[in-house]
Amino acid sequence: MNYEINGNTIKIYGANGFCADKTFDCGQCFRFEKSEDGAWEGIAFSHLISVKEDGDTITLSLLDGAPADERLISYLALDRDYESFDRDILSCTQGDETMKRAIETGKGIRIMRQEPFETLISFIVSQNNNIPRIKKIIARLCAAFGEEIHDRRGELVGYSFPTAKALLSAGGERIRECGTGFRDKYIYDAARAVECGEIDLYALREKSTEEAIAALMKIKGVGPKVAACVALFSLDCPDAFPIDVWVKRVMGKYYKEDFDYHSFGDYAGLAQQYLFYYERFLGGEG
DNA sequence: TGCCAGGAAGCCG
DNA sequence: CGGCTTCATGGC
Repeated sequence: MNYEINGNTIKIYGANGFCADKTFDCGQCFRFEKSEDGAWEGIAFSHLISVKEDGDTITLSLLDGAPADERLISYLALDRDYESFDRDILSCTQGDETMKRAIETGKGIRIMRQEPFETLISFIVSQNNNIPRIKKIIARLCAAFGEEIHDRRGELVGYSFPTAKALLSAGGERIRECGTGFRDKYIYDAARAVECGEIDLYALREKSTEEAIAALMKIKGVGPKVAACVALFSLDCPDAFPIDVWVKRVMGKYYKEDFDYHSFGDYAGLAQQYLFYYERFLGGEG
């Protein structure tokens, strides 16, 4: 992989099979949509970002005109060697035909390195909810409490994800008006814990997976599944293994009752994502 | 209509 | 600890 930066654009050559469709559509992020010209557009780091795939070349552009930097490469995990991760999973699961098929099907998925606070709030919203509605609620939270983002012509193109401070000063009542239902108090408590320094999300990137998950679960409304999602999708914990209804389904279908996900190895979270994609989008028939 | 959605808290035995 | 109920909301 190498790259070149030119103003608000960064081109990455030799991205080793990165697949934008799978990466943005596999349920790990809720703010990217495919535009008419085939590029994926979404907001991260308070910038409107476009991700265009052209063979083995990936073009990342900041459509709001901000200068591009390496942070975007890290955001999409384009600097990681996924072939070696896949080999590691396969060596841990020798002869596992289901995992082989899941990897083959999900090839090109990258576990993103999203912003921890956005990931935390997003997966609190996700509990007992479905993906289309999760996206709607998050979009409303951003429009209500985020900052406006404009393209180079000055047109409003979206909103940044709200800060903890913004959610805190909004209050539970106005959070609820975004359609969060009973999760309003959880979102508020998470914002409070972050804003008052009770939890330092970025510091958790330096901790072990177990420590990070334990710290996250101190927040009201954050259980094992949400904590594992935050750890996996934003805190550099590739062994975090979120267990949701889809994974339960695929595990119940292909694995024994007493199966321990730790046997998937150091990249169990990537294995989980392959299984999720395999079951959810292809019903395990791919 | 009832059921489910990338769950977790509260309560009960 | 393990199991059950409840929690808003919308789409089907």
